Amino acid sequence: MYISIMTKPTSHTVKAWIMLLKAHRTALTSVENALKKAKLPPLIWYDILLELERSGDKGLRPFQLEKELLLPQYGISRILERMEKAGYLSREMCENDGRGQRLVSTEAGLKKRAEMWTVYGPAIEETVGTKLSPDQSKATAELLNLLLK
Amino acid sequence: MYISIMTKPTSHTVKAWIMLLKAHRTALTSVENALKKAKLPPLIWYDILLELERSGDKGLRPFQLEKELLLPQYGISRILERMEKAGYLSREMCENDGRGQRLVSTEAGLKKRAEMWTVYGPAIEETVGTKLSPDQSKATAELLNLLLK
DNA sequence: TTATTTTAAATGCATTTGCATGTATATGGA
DNA sequence: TCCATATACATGCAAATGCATTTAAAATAA
Repeated sequence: MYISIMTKPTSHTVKAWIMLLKAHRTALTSVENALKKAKLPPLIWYDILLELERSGDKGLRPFQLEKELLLPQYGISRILERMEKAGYLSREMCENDGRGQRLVSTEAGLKKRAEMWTVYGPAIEETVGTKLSPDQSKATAELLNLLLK
Repeated sequence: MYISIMTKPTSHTVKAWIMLLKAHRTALTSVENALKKAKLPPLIWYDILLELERSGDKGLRPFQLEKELLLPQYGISRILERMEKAGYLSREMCENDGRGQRLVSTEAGLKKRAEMWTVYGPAIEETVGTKLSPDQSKATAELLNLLLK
């Protein structure tokens, strides 16, 4: 085990951190509210449906979703349970791994994702697109991407 | 009632949005984990203790915290309940408003906030400070601030 | 003044989350 | 081969959250 040397953050660092929290809370609340108002499922269902849609017939494993969406294992497990109950995905047998399952979007899942986008897309435009110019959006995405490294 | 015209977001807008979600989830998890590992209270307690500390003896009203921290009313109410039980704040009578209360940090609250900072500060440095230069942090803070307007 | 509406805060109940653990299969040695 | 360990996923239970509503005290209107 090694001891990492962690120093105090500078004021710019702290400001960036605080703005990350505030901007996220503000924007997320706004977008989630738009979905609720439209009686649509929560945001995370969209992300999952999109991932499944992209992976096509071969499906996706829960642990892959977990890594892609950065959610805890039990969180994914519970969400999938609800989504299956809602009829938006099916769990297929996994040939080369008896522990696992292949998640595939159903027809209803494809439809619901598309429907969600008609609200979600404009909500993103409303909360981000009208606040940042294209250049600013690009710069923001690039800067935030550095935080993932 | 008016109908707002909401168009589809551009790809840069969507990327900025997605990175906001990912960067936030990654950074927050990292910081919250640091606090948990140190057996310290959750982040939001820090924010509240800091606000109370800044407001001094005259205290702060719950609804002020609500606005400042962008949390729902019942969320604040429940958190305050736990923090009072933990001995970190006291509720004082509010002279000119019988419905309200003035929240004041206790000695234990002041101490705990300081203790949390010894973990929280370095965690911010670790998750943000080592990833962004001062200029980049400044730019990030300014861009994210635009999302609050 | 009294009645009405708005604001501050709490709370009952259902849903969701977090944590720890359980179950089952797979993998990598001895 | 057999055993130990690691990985994939589920789940029981406690805690936290979301939603709707309630209570009480302003503020405003009549």
